Amino acid sequence: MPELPEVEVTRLGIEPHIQGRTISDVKILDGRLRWPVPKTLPRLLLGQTVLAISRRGKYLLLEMDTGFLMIHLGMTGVLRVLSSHEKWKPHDRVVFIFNELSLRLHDPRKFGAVLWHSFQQGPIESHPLIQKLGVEPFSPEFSGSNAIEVLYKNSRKRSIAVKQFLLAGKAVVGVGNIYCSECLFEAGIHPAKAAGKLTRPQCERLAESIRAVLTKAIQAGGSSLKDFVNADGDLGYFTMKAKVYDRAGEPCRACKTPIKHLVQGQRSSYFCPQCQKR
DNA sequence: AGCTCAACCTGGCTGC
DNA sequence: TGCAGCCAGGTTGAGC
Repeated sequence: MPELPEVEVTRLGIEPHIQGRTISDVKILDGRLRWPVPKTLPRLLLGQTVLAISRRGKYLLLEMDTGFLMIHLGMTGVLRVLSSHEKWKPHDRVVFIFNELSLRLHDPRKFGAVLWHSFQQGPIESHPLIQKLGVEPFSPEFSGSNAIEVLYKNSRKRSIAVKQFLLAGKAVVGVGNIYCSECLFEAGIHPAKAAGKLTRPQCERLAESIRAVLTKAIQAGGSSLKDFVNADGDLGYFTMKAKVYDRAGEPCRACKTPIKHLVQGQRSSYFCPQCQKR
């Protein structure tokens, strides 16, 4: 389920139930995720308290007594808070138990990750996976003229398509495949346009679109937060009506021109050939 | 350094 | 109905 909005909604959903609670056990049901889940995790985490839950890019960061528990949901990961009496289900991979409550990572495709970064290893920002991330879309570094410069400067001399440039997350994080198409549509920019050819005004429109689309998605997901505990279905995804994503052949909601599909970097892109210019 | 692409893994859908 | 083939929200790392 996870692009940045879904990860943020997950953070908001688990925080009130998990923050301040102490781990009584950890079950690694299948540790073969993106990277092996550290076998030492159960022993390491026993008795540790969740001090805070933050997010960097699509990583959830659970600050514990002696370090950070890093959780990435990959393509199909879902984190839920459930009663510890609930039986594991197929594709449940790791369960963090807080006495009567459990935090369960369900991830059919196993592209997710559960990693440990101790304080001794340095600040979390120095972690190799975190260090290379672009700026946060809702941070001061990505507001106003800062955002324009982030997009403009990072894209100079880049021949890569703007779609792939954004998806790479080296300039700004959190724009996944679905919202990337949506953002480019909102900004009126063709996904195949070379990143290096973006003008400053286009960078400005793009920055605005990114903030707006992600904000709207978080709000849409947030509306289902009350159901977070013991929720059965997917939370807050696709409650937002896509303008272009997965709408190939259907009329553009703005101009009625049929939406086009395109594969870029092994990923699907959707755009309106009339509204979006190179 | 930047670009492309295979790979990781499983399930669901389409079409023969 | 069965099965092969293709597709899927992410990201790394190899090779050029």
